[in-house]
Amino acid sequence: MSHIGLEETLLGGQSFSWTATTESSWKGVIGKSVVELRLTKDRLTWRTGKKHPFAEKKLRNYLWLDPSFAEAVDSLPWRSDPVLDRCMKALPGLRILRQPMDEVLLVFLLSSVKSIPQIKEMKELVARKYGEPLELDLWSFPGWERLAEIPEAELRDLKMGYRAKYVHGVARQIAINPSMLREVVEQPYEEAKAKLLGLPGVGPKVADCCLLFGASRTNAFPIDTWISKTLEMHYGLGGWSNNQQAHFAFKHYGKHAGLAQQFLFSGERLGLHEKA
DNA sequence: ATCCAGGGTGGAG
DNA sequence: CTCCACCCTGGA
Repeated sequence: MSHIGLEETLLGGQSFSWTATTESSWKGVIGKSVVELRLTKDRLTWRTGKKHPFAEKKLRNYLWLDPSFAEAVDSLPWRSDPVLDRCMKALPGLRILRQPMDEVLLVFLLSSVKSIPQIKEMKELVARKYGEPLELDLWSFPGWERLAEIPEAELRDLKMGYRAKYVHGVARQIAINPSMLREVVEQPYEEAKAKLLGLPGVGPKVADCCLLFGASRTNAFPIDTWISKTLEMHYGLGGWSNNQQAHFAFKHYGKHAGLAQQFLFSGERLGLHEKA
């Protein structure tokens, strides 16, 4: 685990629950637990609040700290793909977090045409207003049952804009079918994705983000503007439709294409491919 | 001051 | 498949 790899994992746009507290420590909320991570000389340590403790076993799962991570990394085509290899070498230890599906769905519902700081702000406004206070300046995600009680207009005041309609609509659908998100996490990829696509404001990109970040489906390959740009600039896929690019991704990157996506996304974001 | 784009989606042509 | 409105905010 490298400093840049962990920093990108926590702050690079797959989670909006973490904040840097010092140069090498980060504080985040998982469910109702507050967790602080610290990385000193390649060694990861952590502590958790005592009111809502987060077990070590759960944290290891959240951070994908089991041998299947190394296997997934090795399965990527870095041997034959210099673009991917450059990203992987620059971001050692970058990984996919195993986050709670309900929170992931909210933040990516809010993500359309928004930057990372803006998404984080909207999420924090929701938590602050409707969530449970955990620490000074930290609140939990309120849950979809709570969000279902809130009028759309009230959500609009939280800087959501037209996304308020999506949040309200999704909350109502989940209220009608409370087991839906659990099913999405458990079902095979195709069925789960179809179920997510039935929700208002959830298109292919958001659905794949939910499956990748909230259900450990590392084959899910969300295609956003950054990835599309990478595929155009460095793989010669200019003019390809999103479907064509998705097909390429699955064939080229394999069953953990979503992990490749995260390396490429961060690489593009950090400008790794700018010519020196 | 205006203009524009920021991890898209839904609806129409 | 392509085009564009959708809300709002911050930076050029």
